[in-house]
Amino acid sequence: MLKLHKTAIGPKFPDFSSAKTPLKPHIAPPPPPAVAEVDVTSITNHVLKTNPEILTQNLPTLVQWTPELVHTILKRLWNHGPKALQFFKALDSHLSYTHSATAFDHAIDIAARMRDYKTLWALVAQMRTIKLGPGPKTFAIILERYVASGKADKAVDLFLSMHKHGYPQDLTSFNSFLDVLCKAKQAEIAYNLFKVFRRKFRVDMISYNILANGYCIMKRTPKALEILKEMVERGLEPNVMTYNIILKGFFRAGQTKEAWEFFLQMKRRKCEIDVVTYTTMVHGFGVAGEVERSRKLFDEMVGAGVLPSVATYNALIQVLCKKDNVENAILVFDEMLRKGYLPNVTTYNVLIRGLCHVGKMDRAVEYMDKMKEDECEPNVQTYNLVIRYYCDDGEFAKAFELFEKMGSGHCLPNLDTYNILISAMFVRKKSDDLVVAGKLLIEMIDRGFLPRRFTFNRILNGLLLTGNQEFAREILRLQSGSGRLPRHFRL
DNA sequence: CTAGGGTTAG
Repeated sequence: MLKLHKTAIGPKFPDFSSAKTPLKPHIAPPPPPAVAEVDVTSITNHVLKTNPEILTQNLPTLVQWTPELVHTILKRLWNHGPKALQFFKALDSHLSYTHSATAFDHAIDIAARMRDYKTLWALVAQMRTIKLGPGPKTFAIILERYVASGKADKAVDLFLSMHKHGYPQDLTSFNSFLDVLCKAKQAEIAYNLFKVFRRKFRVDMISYNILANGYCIMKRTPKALEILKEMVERGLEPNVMTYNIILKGFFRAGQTKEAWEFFLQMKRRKCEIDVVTYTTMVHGFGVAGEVERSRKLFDEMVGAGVLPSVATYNALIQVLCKKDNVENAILVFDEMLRKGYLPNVTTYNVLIRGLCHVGKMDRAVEYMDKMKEDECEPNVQTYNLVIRYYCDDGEFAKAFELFEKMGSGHCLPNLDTYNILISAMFVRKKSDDLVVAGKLLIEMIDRGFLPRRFTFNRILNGLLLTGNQEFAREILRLQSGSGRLPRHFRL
């Protein structure tokens, strides 16, 4: 496999071992998936269609449970939170198998995502009882979920009280928390925290990079540069990542001119320029509409001794899809295969989106089938985007065909899937469609997704206007009578 | 689960 890659790329650039470029074993295909693969799907389906009480009885003896298997199943049930937790609880009574700390973390993550904080803390307590944790990972998950659901202040409180749970805060956990805040566009909160604790945790370059990135995410490159200035003044040297963060920041803020200047300066100052730098450039200029410049940079990097990665190809393919021509994108896709790269889900999604966008739905679906014979399966994003385009085209039957496929397979629909389909049910202004929308609404709640009030009202109004008073009342009961909402939606 | 590059709509 290594050899194949070398000959494909040429011996001039032997340093690809560090690149995160998976090689495509064109000649020797990978071994087929293990038998366990089959089991996972059938177990998942069993869990999905069995009542909780019965599940508790028959699940423990169904197969030989291992932490890995449980982990896989929980991942599959990620978009069906209540079922995932039922599954988790059903194994509690098992005689020989006990959940691993990872499984607990996973379950806690699922409960947190459903904002079922009661279950969340019950799981934490259970973890503590059997002395499995909670560990730093557990806290990281809870902090992230709190921040993600707009409770940054609660997260800060929790972080500051972590030591009471026996987990000393260190630089690592501090940085990771700063990152969580920054990624949730709470750079200001992160920076305030940083200012208070910079001495206590002896903040490092990584802390500064995280903050700079946080401001870049908010398109505040001047503030990011300020942060870095402060870093240098305190005697910490920036590295490639620092520069890449700023470069990306310029593009994000639409400052392509500045990005170009910055890139030139990196070259002039002989800073290290790596594959991420180039990928950022190819993508940045491409989406800004400068396709030629984007291509030039792509060609330039090879001459500069920097190998493109799959991400670099993905960037170029996306650029060609969006600003040039899908057929040119396919040429690049083929080229990447010839060179021995293994396309990933993103590669396919970008290409499939490009095809859908120009109305070539059939070819899009062809690629969707093709990815299965490759090493990647279509994911929720793949399904969602094709479903979305089918709906845009008014091909509701085809959209629902894919939706059904998801429900039965190993890729359960998520919140976006439901929203896409529900929205689509309003375009024809047909009574039947609104009933379907109502059923989707009920299903999504059942699966642990909380629809927006807007969605509720929209469906209610639709049903009332089309003479579905009976069904509307049912939905209304679901919304107002919190007693009828699943447990995890109650206060 | 300690930082940076590809997917989400015009």
